[in-house]
Amino acid sequence: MKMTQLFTKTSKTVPADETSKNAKLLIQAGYIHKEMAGVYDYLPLGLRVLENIKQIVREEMNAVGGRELIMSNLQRPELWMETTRWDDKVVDIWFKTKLQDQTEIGLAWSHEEPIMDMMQHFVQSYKDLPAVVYQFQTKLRNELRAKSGIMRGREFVMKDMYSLHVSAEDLDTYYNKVIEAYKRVYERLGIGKDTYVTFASGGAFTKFSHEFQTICDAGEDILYLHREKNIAVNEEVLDEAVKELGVNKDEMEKIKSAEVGNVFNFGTDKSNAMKIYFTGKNGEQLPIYLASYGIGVTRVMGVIVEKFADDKGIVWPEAIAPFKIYLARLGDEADVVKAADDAYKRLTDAGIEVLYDERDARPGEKFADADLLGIPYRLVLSAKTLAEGKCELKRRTETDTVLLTIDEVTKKIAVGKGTLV
RNA sequence: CGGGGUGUGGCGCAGUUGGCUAGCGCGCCGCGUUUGGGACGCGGAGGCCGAAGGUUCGAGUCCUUUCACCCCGACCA
Repeated sequence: MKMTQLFTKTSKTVPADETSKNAKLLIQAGYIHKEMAGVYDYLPLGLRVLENIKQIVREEMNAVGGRELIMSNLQRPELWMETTRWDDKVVDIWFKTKLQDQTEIGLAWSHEEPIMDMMQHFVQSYKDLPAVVYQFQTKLRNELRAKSGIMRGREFVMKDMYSLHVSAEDLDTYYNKVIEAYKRVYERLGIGKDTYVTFASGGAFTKFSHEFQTICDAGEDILYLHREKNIAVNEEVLDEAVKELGVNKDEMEKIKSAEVGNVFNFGTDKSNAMKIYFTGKNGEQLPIYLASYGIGVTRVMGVIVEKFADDKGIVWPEAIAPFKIYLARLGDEADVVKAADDAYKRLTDAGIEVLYDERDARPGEKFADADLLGIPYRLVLSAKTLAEGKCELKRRTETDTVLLTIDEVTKKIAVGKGTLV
């Protein structure tokens, strides 16, 4: 994409009404725009990052047999009444509204009940199980207080997956498969090393649920980590978990973290509460075992900004960066323009995503923007580099530059990871 | 929802004890000079000061109400 075709622009000043690093940088760089407290628009650059994250999640969910769909945002109260969760005293984050005929409806903060209800139209027999569905959906939650930029909004994108099973054993086996899939997701997103499967409060059916917690100063959770045994426990269940797991609390490290995912075993609770059953081999009516699996897509984006940004701006992991290369053209001499246009075309034709800065701006401004935007590679084409028939490549995270031909750049970037020099 | 703070062009800010056509920087428009780490000169456009009410000869400055935003707390993916 050409810079002049992008309507957003960067700002020299930091928004005054944000304190979180992620919101400051994402707004300053033009990735997002704030509508109101806890509600943000995702602009073209932000959308590209979001879609990259979603694609990684999508691939891994598909790999464990998930079927993608999309549920509605408007929901019927009756479904939630069956599990008592329509009650504002039980769930205090509902956005509720009315149809013109005064029928009350809810705006989706979760899809557990609607998913169960929808699935019963297709799952009547043990032959229909297991069944696994997932979606990327905008959840609306009437939080008392929004904070931490896009890490805790009133409107956010979440991947939620649900698996339905004939038995506890079948559910457990699949549940563990999803945990492994989640590990791959965070690994691919670039936060694998700092993300831990964590014991957390579990509800009625199991003692614990599992959260995926990423070490992050801006996070809201406290993690107790036993590095040797690779055990992580959410502070909220610390005493219980320590007893259960037989670890010594004193050997655990206390760390701030952000919850980037959660897997939860409902057992037969939902099925029984909603009176949704399947027919077993002997014709008997049996309850369905349900588990749910969430990943906060927009939150992950915020966490990644928080973790990797430096004093110059955002630093995107390559896997989710909106573009691979920031191509800066310095100067407007005819031969430089031609060479830069040509470089843009050849890189793009090679399948490399390039943000081409062909603005009539000074070098310093372009370099500053390249840093702020956090594109993994910066490629400079100027009279100086052109004199040698080359261009200058630099990683966002390094200061070393290297002169290469476009062919060499194409090879290097296409192959990926290798070192520059 | 409790406590604290802030609302002045697109962004960041200044506006003394109430006083004249409401300023500054960035950004924006025009012309010219510039071009390897956010250039410079000249000339422009753009705000009725969050909103409503009140006090006053006079309100961005004072009073009342209200809305929004931020932070801390409680709650939460």
